[in-house]
Amino acid sequence: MQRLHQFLQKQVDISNEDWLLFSSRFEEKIYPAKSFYLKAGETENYLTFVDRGLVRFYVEDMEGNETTVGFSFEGWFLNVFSSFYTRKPSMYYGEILIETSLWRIHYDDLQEMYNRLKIVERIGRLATEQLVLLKSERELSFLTKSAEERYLDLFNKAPHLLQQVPLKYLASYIGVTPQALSRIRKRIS
Amino acid sequence: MQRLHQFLQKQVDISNEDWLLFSSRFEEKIYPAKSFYLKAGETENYLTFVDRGLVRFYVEDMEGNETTVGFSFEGWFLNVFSSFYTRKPSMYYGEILIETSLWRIHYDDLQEMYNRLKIVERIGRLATEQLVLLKSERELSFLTKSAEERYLDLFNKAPHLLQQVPLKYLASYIGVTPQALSRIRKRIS
DNA sequence: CGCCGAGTTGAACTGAATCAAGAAACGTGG
DNA sequence: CCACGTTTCTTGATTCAGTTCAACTCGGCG
Repeated sequence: MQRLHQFLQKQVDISNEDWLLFSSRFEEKIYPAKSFYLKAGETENYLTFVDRGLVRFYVEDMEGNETTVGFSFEGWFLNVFSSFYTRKPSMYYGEILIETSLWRIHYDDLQEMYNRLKIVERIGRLATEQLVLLKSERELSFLTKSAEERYLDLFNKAPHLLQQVPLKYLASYIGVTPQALSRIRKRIS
Repeated sequence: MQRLHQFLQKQVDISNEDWLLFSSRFEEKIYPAKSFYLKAGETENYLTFVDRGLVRFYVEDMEGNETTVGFSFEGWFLNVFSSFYTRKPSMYYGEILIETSLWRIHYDDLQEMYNRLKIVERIGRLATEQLVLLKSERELSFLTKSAEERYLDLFNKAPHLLQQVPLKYLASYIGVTPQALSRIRKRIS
């Protein structure tokens, strides 16, 4: 919870009063490894801050092939936003890879906070802007970079993932098959 | 200007008073075809609403190859957000393809509006959320779809682009060479 | 009329997908 | 703590989508 406070304080100045109200609407939730944060077809009802742990998001096609779309980051909000914003069922699965401790606020509570506290609205805008930057970077990487470059970028930006996440998930996040990534790794080393 | 009002009104209810203040900070700007909205190295200082026209955004690599990253849409804000949010020079070029009429607000004015009008902060948040949805969709299309499918998607979502935009720009937006797209088109028809 | 950029088509090449099999690592129950 | 079965990773052979290089056509414009 303190980590969330720090995260927000880095972007905006929240008064004690506002923080007390806002933080009172969050609840802690701990998921064991291999459980599901969310499954496709369910609607995302929470905005969630990752205190500790790791979540993988993926979609499944008709043949049952999984494509990893993203991972959670400690000290950040996590991203089933399409369902959260639209209030429609999620296409994404959120799978807990290691025991994960989250703080979450319900959609309805968040809307109420948006209405009551100007600062929360601002936090929402700023956090969403950050997200656009991340997505734009990823868009550009698909258009201008090779699979090998995307792997090396990941290696630099999130080296811990390479330890904790099976190669096949990294592969589909990068946009190639596990076999192809295995060969890329061989080539590099 | 009325179009902007309608666009915003669709998402939130703005009082007349707020609209008068907010809209007073916008100015109209008309660019002729083949001019530049923005060049790489310049910093984006405006949030811009497209009333009429078409803008292409692209990056250039060291060898001078262009990659088209996106297009503007009439009745929407346009997207050199990475520079606008971070206040750093843009990597993107914004090239005017046909005569384009824009309404724009300066960064400083927008920040002032964010501070003075709660409703503007909300508009900012909601518009940014929409942007995340668009980017997420595109991310997914790169991970799970073929070049041919991305072309067909574009065909369905923005058929006017196929008329107005040279094939080579569409090709790089989709992520292939002009030759490859030419063959895809042949295959389809 | 001639030029130039855009689009098409062809041929050779390449990175990655697919199919398949074997090796290594992992987890679970005894 | 070991043994077994399952999952993950690697490696090889083949196929395929898309790239690259190159030549040619077409349409617009000076």
